[in-house]
Amino acid sequence: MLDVKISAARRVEEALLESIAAGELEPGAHMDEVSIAERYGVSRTPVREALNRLAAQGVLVSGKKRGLFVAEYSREELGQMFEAMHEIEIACARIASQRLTFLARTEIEAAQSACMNAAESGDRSEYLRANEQFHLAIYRATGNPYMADIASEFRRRTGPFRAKKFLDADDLIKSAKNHEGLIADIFSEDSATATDGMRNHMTLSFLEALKAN
Amino acid sequence: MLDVKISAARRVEEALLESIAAGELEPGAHMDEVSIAERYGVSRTPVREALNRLAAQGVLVSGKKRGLFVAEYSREELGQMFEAMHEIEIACARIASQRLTFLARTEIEAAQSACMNAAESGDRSEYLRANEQFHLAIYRATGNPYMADIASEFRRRTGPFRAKKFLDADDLIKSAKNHEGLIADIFSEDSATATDGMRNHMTLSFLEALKAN
DNA sequence: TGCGGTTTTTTTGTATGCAATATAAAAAAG
DNA sequence: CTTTTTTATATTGCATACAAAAAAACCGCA
Repeated sequence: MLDVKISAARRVEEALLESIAAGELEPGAHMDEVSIAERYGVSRTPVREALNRLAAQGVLVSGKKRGLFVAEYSREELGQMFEAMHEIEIACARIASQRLTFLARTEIEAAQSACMNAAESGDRSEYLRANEQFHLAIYRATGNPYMADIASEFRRRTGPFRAKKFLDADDLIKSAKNHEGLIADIFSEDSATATDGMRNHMTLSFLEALKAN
Repeated sequence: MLDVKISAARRVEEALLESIAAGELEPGAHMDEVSIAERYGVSRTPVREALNRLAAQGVLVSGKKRGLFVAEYSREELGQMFEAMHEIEIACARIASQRLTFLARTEIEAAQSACMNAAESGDRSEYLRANEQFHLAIYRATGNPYMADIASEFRRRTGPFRAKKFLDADDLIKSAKNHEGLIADIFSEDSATATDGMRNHMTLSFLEALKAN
């Protein structure tokens, strides 16, 4: 019942995304249709579909030469990407603070305690997942799936760069602690407070990401 | 020099997008690969590519039945989509006001005078184009292509619903006049003023779209 | 060696055919 | 007459083949 039939195209898409996020496929790498097809044991058709989808997500880009390449970002582009994420997250925080439901509140709190647990046990990859869920909970709290979608998309795209900043257990604890203030600001249900809270959080987060890249 | 070699897949994509925006393809319509292929005189392969790309843009969605369908929005979803666009445009206006370059200023002014011309001559489709350019100029003025991209994307998605509000020449003139205030607010180079200006503009725009849908 | 033009190779874009499967239609059971 | 089961049809997903275009390799010549 749980082995959902998944198309080859999707499988390839997921696998490539994973490879890119893990750094196996370096930025600027050329995505050759035939070699990918051979590697995953499928024909070029589903590979092309996967590549197109990844291109639409901005994970792949078309450079000067023909074909698609793993997107690579200059320091400036990275800054712009973070700025955009910044703006959207701030808007999400503000909207969420105005519409907070019991469900949303509970989800955010649950996600935060998962973060704390992961941080205290020093489980880096678990913390990354929990932190993701924490932010997703805030996005959902806006009650606006469109806002949530673009916020998630930027989070995915900046993921590889943000991940680098969590080096040891202390970083995790510090990050988790940081959430507390943000939660308080959003739960205050005051627009300005929520906005400032998220602005703080994101600026801090960006600063650390900058150091690591 | 202007007849850029364009792939069949892109041609089909553009054509379909146009058809949807023009309302020829109604929301909820099933996109049949073979009939589309026949209509445009190509094989199914480029059609599939076009459909995938449109699906990635949110123009097409996959419902319960198999295949892709023209996205249809409930009143609530429409509101959420406009809210998201609203937030992003406001952020763009604020950033633009802080970073205004001579080039950006000039582009915005040029776009606006094109709007006025189209409005005065009562050319509806030309006004739609010019208005598009006006907003794109503001997006570009942020200096942040990522912000500009998501703003453009929402503008595309809401396009069909906004277009309905321009019924006669008076609507065009009113809309164009409205730009003037917005421009002044952005050119003030004051964040709060620019934010409020865009908020006003978007709220008004949404109100009229609501009436027309 | 460096350069312009030509040829070869590689890679992408498109067409087509086949197999799998969801949906619709028809037939059988209740 | 309704519901279930079976059959048929339509449509998608994938593989393969071919055509076209671009990039790379090649070659003569200065």
